[in-house]
Amino acid sequence: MARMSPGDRRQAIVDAALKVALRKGLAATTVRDVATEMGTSSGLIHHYFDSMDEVLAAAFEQAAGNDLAITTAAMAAELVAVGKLRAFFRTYASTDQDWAFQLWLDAWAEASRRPALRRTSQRLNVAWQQLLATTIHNGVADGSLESPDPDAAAWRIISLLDGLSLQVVAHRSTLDRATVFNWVTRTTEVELALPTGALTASVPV
Amino acid sequence: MARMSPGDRRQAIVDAALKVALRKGLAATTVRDVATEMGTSSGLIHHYFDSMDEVLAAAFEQAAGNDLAITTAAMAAELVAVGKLRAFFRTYASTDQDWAFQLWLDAWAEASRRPALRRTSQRLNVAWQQLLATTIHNGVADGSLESPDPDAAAWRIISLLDGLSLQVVAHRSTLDRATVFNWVTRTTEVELALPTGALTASVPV
DNA sequence: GAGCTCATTGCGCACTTGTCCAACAGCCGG
DNA sequence: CCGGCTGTTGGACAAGTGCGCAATGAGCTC
Repeated sequence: MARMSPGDRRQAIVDAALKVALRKGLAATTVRDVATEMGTSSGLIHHYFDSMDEVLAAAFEQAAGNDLAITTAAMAAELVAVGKLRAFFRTYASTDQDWAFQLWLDAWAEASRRPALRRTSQRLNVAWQQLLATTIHNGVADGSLESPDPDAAAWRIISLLDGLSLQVVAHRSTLDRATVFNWVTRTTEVELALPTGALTASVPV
Repeated sequence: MARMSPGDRRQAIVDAALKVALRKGLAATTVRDVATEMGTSSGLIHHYFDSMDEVLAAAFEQAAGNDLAITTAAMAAELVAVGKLRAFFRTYASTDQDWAFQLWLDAWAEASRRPALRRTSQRLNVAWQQLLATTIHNGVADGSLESPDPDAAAWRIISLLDGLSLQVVAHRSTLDRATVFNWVTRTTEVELALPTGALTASVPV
């Protein structure tokens, strides 16, 4: 394979790893898979990463971090708290497809066995929660919504979303995505003392 | 190893598999691990199970089914709906230790790659939800609690519990168990129109 | 006590895993 | 034009994986 600058090559490895991970799952992604995906040798991966654990952590960070950036941008474009929340659910619904959520599922399960992956997963999870927490906090400050504990409210909303998504992804048939988002937006409205339907404009088709 | 009746041996394999799975995680449990745990040969496992997938599914069923039975019994001992709910949270708090929940995490993630495990996991998940759903339904019928859709309410409570537990188990430090149960019981009270504190007697120490 | 069934063995097979490393090749400074 | 740096190769490596199967022998039936 053609020679590449260290930065580019490192990025190419992460891209390839993510591509494979989205197809086979994080846990099932191997060094050789990544090498084959890029059309290079397997030894090259270890020239840039100390262990496979770190490759997977970087790939996961790429995917989850990207989604987080998109959602953050969409929320920043909105002026008021309710608008930001609506943007949150809208982007979450569009970007977080089933196969993307499977990545999170793998990351959570593998976290106990892969230190680098655990650190990354935890960091990104907290980032998602804080995105919601600050929005709620600001909304409370300007009086547009009510919450005795914005931090706790954010954890509850995120966790409900995760728990319900889990049902959709792990067992294909139990619930469906539309139901999940209906329930989560409605629960959020109750949690933050918003009028019924305040967030439902964002429910996906 | 001493000869054993087919039924006993099968059970012994499941027991051993579960023992290993609780120590290493479901996904990391191998045929040889199970054989070594029992002090027998690896070939024996394949004499009783067609594939490792089925061994893991049986082991998971053993653990999750047992917890389910305990909770079901505890709830049956209570007469009114609120009492049953209190029993639900009480047993969930005591039986579902961190290492047990890691089993669920593994099962959900592995479900996409192991058919037998997926079927088992789905079945048990629905069983847990129904346990709660029927209780809520009965509570609505006798007027002790309110819910426009008991089935949906059960899914929300279970999912919130799963989503929050996930944070405790996957990332050791983000939240703690006591917080999780406080939040879930409080959310349940709101969901079912119960007075504040109706369920808090069951919050673990 | 003979015969036979079948639980159990122990190893082999084919394959995969992450990691390592000697050798190679292309580019850059001299 | 040449020497060395370094990105890259490709295979070796040991340790694993699930699974299959011929051989064994304990315990049952007759």
